[in-house]
Amino acid sequence: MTNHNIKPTEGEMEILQVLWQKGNATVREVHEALNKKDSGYTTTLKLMQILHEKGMVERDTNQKTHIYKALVSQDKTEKQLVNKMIDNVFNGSAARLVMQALGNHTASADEIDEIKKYLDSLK
Amino acid sequence: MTNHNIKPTEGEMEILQVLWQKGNATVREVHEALNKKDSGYTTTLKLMQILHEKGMVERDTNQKTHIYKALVSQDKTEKQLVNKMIDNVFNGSAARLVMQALGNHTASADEIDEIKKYLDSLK
DNA sequence: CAAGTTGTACGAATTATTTCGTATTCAAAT
DNA sequence: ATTTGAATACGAAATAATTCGTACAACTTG
Repeated sequence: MTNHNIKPTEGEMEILQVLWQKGNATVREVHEALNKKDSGYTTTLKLMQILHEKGMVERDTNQKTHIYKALVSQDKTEKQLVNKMIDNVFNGSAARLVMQALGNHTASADEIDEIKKYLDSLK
Repeated sequence: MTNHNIKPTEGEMEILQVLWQKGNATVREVHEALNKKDSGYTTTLKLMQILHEKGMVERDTNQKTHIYKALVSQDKTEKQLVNKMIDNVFNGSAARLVMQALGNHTASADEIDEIKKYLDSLK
């Protein structure tokens, strides 16, 4: 399978999120979207260069200001991280993770309905 | 609130899992439960000492061989990690995490039923 | 009791990740 | 044309996390 060992670090994830959301973006756009007060522009730049080295993003260098775009799929990356958490934290039980996620008052009634529909569709 | 900033590292989590599962354990028991072929006994020891420094475990040092026990609650720690993932990876949507976790063939039909019951109980 | 085994302590090396400083290039504006 | 501003490149410092080496203390057993 392609895209096998994707393991973005936390900093890399933040950037990927912005790229997934925007489709493509310059370093400055990403940096401002993140508006980290605790780290500078060149830090964001460096991380994006590392993502490029690792093959997780591509960039158009035709213009002076490069334009970046995620190469790894959001879905695959999310699945990978979730699976890792299921293994590492919940001893392989997806159900335990789900319940922990929902027993949190973070899920609204609407969200719960949505999930139930989804569960029905799985059968 | 107590137990506020629990942020075990990955290595620390592995150890905590064993402690939660066993109730209490010696370093050797933990080390063997993990059976890591890539790191030695003193590594496990060191991590457990760090967990102790950080106040996440307690230990009985009456005997030569110390006996460790988790001080942080499994439930709280799991919630913390899940919430962090919901924020970092799923833009605050618990529902998105749940669906990602379930769209994986990792959940059996039984698990799905269990989750549905759980959802009903939330209403 | 001497030798070997099992344990803790803990500094230090290693590795991973993030952050920054500085050089340089390019383009726009004066 | 010169200055200024915004961009990339990239080594290296700073920080975090893991792993190990080694000293030493406490049992075990021959």
